[in-house]
Amino acid sequence: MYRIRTTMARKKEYIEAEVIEKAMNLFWRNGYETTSMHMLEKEMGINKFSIYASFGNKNGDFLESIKCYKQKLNKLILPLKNSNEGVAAIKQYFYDFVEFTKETEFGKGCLVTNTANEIGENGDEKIKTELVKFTNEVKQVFTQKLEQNTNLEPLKIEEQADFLIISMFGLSSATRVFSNTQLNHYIENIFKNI
Amino acid sequence: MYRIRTTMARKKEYIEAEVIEKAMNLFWRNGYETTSMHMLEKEMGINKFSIYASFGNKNGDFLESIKCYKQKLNKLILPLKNSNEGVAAIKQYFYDFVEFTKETEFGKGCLVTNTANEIGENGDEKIKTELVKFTNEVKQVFTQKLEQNTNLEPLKIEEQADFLIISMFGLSSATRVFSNTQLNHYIENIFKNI
DNA sequence: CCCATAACTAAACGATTGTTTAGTTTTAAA
DNA sequence: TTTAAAACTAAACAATCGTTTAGTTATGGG
Repeated sequence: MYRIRTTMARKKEYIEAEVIEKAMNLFWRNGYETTSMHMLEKEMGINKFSIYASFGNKNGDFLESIKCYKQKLNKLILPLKNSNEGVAAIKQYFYDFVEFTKETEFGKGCLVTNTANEIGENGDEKIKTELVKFTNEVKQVFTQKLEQNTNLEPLKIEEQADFLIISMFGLSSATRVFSNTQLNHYIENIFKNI
Repeated sequence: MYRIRTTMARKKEYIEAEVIEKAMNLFWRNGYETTSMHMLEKEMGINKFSIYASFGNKNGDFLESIKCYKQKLNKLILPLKNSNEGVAAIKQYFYDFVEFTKETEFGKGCLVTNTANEIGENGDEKIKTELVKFTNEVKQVFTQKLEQNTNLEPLKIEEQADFLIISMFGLSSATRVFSNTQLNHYIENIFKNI
């Protein structure tokens, strides 16, 4: 005969939101495969056991890192959503994003884009779904801004949204390789005639 | 006291150029890290020992694969070099490249770009050097074509070459994720006002 | 026909991967 | 104070990584 225990027993010595942000930064810098559980232990400052207790496994740890990344990126996305300056706001977002990825001379890219580049056909389905969802969300925001420039027909808006989301995808990767000057040339040319 | 032997002893049962092309295709599809020696054995059709005998190690095998990839890509680069149609030839190269990467619905990207996306700060120096060299070579060709449109000032040519090489870099990654229609919209917009 | 040698097969190497498990410590309700 | 449960530490797990090595087979000049 058991009685239900409502005790908390021992307290957690870490805050999940805090350690997952550290994990996120490690994944962002290193990618999924290259980041080992041992590295996560050190970076997150907790034992493997605790990682598994809190997030299930490496994959769960990563999925939670993506959520954290999205929140961080929202600091750039929300101003874009709320702006009514149309394409000019998108251009600003491009520049903000480059700043967002910069650590030293070269950037870390975008965690989502980095993962999309790394993952293959046999990659985890949950992760792949998350990547597609993210891309569609951003494209949706671009579309809204393009619609603010009322002189555009719907078909052209769709085409330009494709152009912009792929340009953004490319920019994310490019921050890891190209210099600030080159990235500026890139962005300026994208928006030169849009 | 030794005498010099000029005998061939046993013959190789494979042609290095042939097996390295198979390795190249595997690296192209899967990336460097995800491709294991075991997979290379099966794909190349030869024993690990033979891979090490011919190419030193996994890294050597990969570097040789990049050489092989460059040769394959030359089928697209050479017509571009020899053309005198300026920007129009570059645009054609973009479309040719998409075709070049297509296997089924989505593309494999560019082996060089895939590697650039995968590799981190601690990546092999020989590989990183090879990637930079390749990028500079392509940019140089773009610059030549831009110079054929004589109405452009040198400074603008440099800026547009940056724009185009990053656009190409982005396109390479994008073939792995976006549909043909979206890629077409992307390319059309790149060259709309250049 | 020898036989030195290169190319083969297959097993084993140590290191590292992600994950689990056994044992100890801390917690707070009873 | 006792005690069940949660959170910790640390060791071990099987699997796989890239690489090496021991032993066998095939080659062709002497």
